[in-house]
Amino acid sequence: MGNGNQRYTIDDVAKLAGVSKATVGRVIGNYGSVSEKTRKKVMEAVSELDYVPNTIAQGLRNHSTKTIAVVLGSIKNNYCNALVYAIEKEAMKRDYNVLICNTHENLDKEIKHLQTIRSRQVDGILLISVYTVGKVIPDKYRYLYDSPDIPMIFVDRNIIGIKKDLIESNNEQASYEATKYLISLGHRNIGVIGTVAYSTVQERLKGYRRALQEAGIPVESSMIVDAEYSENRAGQRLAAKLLDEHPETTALYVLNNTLCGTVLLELKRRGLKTPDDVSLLTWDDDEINELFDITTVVQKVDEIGKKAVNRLFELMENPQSQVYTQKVDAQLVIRKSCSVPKKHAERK
Amino acid sequence: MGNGNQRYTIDDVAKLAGVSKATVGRVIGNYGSVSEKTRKKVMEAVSELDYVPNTIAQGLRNHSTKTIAVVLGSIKNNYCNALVYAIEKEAMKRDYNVLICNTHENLDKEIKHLQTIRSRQVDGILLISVYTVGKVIPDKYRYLYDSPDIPMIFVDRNIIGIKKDLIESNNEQASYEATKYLISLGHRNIGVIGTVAYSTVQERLKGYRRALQEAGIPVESSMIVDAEYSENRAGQRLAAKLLDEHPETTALYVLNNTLCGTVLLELKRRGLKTPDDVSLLTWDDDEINELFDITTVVQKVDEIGKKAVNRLFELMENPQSQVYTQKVDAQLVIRKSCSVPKKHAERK
DNA sequence: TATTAGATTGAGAACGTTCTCAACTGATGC
DNA sequence: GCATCAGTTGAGAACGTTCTCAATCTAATA
Repeated sequence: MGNGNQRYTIDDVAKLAGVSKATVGRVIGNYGSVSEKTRKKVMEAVSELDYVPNTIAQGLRNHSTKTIAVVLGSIKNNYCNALVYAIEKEAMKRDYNVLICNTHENLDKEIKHLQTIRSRQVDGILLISVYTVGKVIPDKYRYLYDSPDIPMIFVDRNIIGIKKDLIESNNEQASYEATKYLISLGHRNIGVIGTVAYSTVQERLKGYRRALQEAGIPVESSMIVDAEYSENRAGQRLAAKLLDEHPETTALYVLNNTLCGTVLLELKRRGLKTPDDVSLLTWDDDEINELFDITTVVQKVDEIGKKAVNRLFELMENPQSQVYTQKVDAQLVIRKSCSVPKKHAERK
Repeated sequence: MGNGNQRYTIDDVAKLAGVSKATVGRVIGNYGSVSEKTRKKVMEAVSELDYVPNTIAQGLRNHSTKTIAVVLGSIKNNYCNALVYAIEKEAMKRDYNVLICNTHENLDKEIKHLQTIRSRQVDGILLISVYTVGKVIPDKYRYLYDSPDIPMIFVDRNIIGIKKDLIESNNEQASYEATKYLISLGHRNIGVIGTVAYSTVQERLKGYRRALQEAGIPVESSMIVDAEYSENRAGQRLAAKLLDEHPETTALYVLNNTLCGTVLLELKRRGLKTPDDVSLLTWDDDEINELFDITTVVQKVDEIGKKAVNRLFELMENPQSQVYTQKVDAQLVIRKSCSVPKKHAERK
């Protein structure tokens, strides 16, 4: 009686059932034709031994490991882990497992990971790349990004110059609408805080500019302040900078969720309340946002994850498939951190 | 010139170098003896083709997949993703990759995952089990938990009745100290909110009781309220219950971080401020805790992750190794959410 | 009864690696 | 000149699966 303690092989099953391993293969693989009597014998042997095929051996033979890899900055990031959650859920439906690779937003680590997971023969890769706008991939490693032998899809972040499928939020449009919302409340001096190097943030900035221009408000570049990814409490420093250098600021528009927490800290330090003293609008939902009633552009992370996995499987089936970008609508969730600007209201 | 587009095999390298694959194996595996001349030829062929061994084939041959699996409730949980972060970092140092399995705190999914990762021949398993105190593992699946063929370690949560290594915080002691701290401030009516079914929470409750008893304060069982894992906003409901049924409550002690956010929400709803109206002490650090200046028992997640991986590798090398439990100190980080109770202060 | 189509079955190759074993090479000592 | 030895090398088995191909069996037909 098998209790899982030993790992049995297909040969053990064959011997116990008194057939060849080819026949066992037919029964468990459910192909070819097997007589009812034999099938039953085999099934009994299988459950007797608790036999489960060795996925590694299958992988070698089938050139498929039933594994997808997710390469991302850090699983500690809320957006990322929500994405991985959705991805893993979707992958499991197809009996796939998910390998996690943190790059710590570091180019070398991203490359290292991409190399390892290649040699591991993963069936597909979902990449939230650290390659930011302006950075160039060394020729030596370019194959990691553009070779077609392993299906790969970019999620959330694009790499300019590499033609791959991309799944992302409709950053430009959602940002345009968020900005328009602020403008509609009466804000004309909207300070922007974000990590500009990310392709997503660039898109969000485009939307911001479009909304301002449409409203006839000049875009003041010194009101857009840039954060480095690695900087600790960047949000705090930048909010301070913005509020010091531009006391006319009536609204803060934060383009990365990671920055928002310490922006709040700075507001608290200055005794500024939202929305009375300053309006606040940020990207990506979070428990904090709910608790603080912060108006937020919420990305549909579940949908992005689901779409990414679906597309990856399409690509695995048909690698020649035409490259394209899918945009998922992000939604402005209005809470209570934005209102008519005080100065504006007074002026009236 | 290899550009990674094709996957070359050891035979390709052998052919190019004009030697046998055995010799190539000797060179890249760095064993046996090879003449300098041959070694050079092989090295050249390797880099010419950008040859990287197929990990799957190695896995089949070596009975080692260079993979560990982490089975946990949900990667969206802050404690869990911080743990996975630490685990992955540590695993990478040893050229191991990490498979993520979310159980959604669901028994069936945990079993399903354990089965799959077994057939995948992972080299080791780190399990944050959903098996809570009182639940019994069906005999049929017991082998998934106690069979010695794959090294497995429990992290954070113990399963009573299964003898496995366990890495956890010193829950009882840290909780004892946290409670003592509240008592030292003058609190005698400390309401406790937690998901009692978890082994960790049970330990924390023990520490709480010990501190009360030591101070001669009777333990009022109706001041300990229990949350179900799956309940939405359980923290809010339970805080409300506690404050309604026990208006004498001067401090809330929250044993699970997941509950704390909505506890805050309820305090906000009632217009209660910490620490003036009520003191608040919680487990597990979080950006919220920092922002709200909440006094917190902080677990050393990095250390737990590191210890877990180290121990797992020990076990992989020596499966007979004696089972034992490692406790990692959790630390009380005092911020500003606890003070002398108002009523108490007034009474004086 | 002989023939044949179709159903059923097993032997064995292949996937890409590691590593044992045996064989070969030169050089040294007698 | 021959035996010995260390250093070097290659053939091929093994890991556990899938699946092709050919062989065997069954039953139905002429």
